[in-house]
Amino acid sequence: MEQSAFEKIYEVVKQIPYGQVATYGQVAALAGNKRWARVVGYALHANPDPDHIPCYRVVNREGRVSDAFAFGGGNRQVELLKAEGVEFVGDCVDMEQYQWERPVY
DNA sequence: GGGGTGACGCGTC
DNA sequence: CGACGCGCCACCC
Repeated sequence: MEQSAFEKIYEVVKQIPYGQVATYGQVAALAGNKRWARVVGYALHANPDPDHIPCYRVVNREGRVSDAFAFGGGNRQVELLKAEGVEFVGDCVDMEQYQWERPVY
């Protein structure tokens, strides 16, 4: 039922396939409204179930991880993405190739 | 009930 | 090209 924005966001993040990344705006849009970009960041910050919420697959518009706190403390998430086969151009993800496309439901 | 903050996005200067 | 501010919505206290 009326799942909170957080719940919706978590679902979207959980839907991100392996070896792909999504942007906050993308997740927000899939969650319901692209303006939730901020809420997405907040939701990932809460990340109550990192075991099912690969927040590290969520990057900002630049394809770069959050400049503020990078989960784990550092480029930790970047390393995880690389481990999935995601290529990085410097510190930015090759969005053109790995940005998760909108799976039209 | 109200206020403050925030892991963003975009536009504009 | 680079930097700054504003706005949107939700959560927490």
